[in-house]
Amino acid sequence: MRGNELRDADRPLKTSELARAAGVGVETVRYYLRRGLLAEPPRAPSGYRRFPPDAVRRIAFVRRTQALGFTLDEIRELLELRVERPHACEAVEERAKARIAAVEEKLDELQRMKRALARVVAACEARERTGHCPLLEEIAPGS
Amino acid sequence: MRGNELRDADRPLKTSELARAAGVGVETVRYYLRRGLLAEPPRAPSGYRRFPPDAVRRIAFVRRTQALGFTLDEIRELLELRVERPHACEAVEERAKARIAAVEEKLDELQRMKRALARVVAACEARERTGHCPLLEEIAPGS
DNA sequence: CTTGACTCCGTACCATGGTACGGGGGGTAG
DNA sequence: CTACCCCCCGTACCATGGTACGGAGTCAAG
Repeated sequence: MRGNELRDADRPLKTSELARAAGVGVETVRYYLRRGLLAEPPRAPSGYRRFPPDAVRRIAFVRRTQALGFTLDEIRELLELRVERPHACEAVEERAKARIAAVEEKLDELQRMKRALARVVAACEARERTGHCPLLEEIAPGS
Repeated sequence: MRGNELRDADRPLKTSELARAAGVGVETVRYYLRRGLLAEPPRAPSGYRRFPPDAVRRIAFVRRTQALGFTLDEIRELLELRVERPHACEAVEERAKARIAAVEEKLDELQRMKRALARVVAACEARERTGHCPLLEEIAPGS
């Protein structure tokens, strides 16, 4: 027996199995298919979808990236960034560079926000009164 | 003349002036008022709102923070984080610390994403074929 | 004192990112 | 064969974050 049957890690997943493994609802999987974030998988004769197991990671990527303020359309573009045909290289490289710039901006802002939050904590610990919001000062500096 | 009239930087702003200065629509300002992101300002006898000039920075903060994946409700809470009454300190400190943890997670993810994007660029420049998506590997590492 | 641009307000509409619903068929255990 | 649960699909609904609309009042220029 053990040998010609599919190992667990390679076994194709039904929609609900994928959904459960990725921690999202079945309807979300179908939605991501419609939005092109997930490729339509092959079907069983019954019509049931048979997802490759790495679709789980793809969904995880979507969720985490969403939490960073990217839209589903931007995430789809990120997922399409791969070097498959050398002739597409310049376009891919350009988009990747644009994304890096966007990411660096976000990193900057988050760092500022973190510093500002740390100041709130420090003020708390010192039992200071700070009538103004330190976050504002940090993130949207002096007019 | 010059002396008892309001200096430009202190002159209260009408809704549309605030909107223009902050780079948003008039309706967005009204929406932020409804959502509690902006305090209702005093009114002129005509009923027109007279916004303090620093409302511009407050809106800028909202927009930038939104781009980092925070919801308007979370942003409202961030804006309320200030140490006004010492007795509220523990609560404020706790929320600030929770926010810092969330921010640090986002920083981590962004850094991973940046490294992955840099690899895409490197692959482009080397004219490599990478059939798999380096972003996926980086952000949602091996199952 | 009219005209035109701007203010007010409430309400309705829109796009994004899901979430739920309902009717019909598949798959498997009793 | 009959339950029962899961899958399919299309469509409708929902919350968030705006955006637009319409009727009435304000204000400054001509």
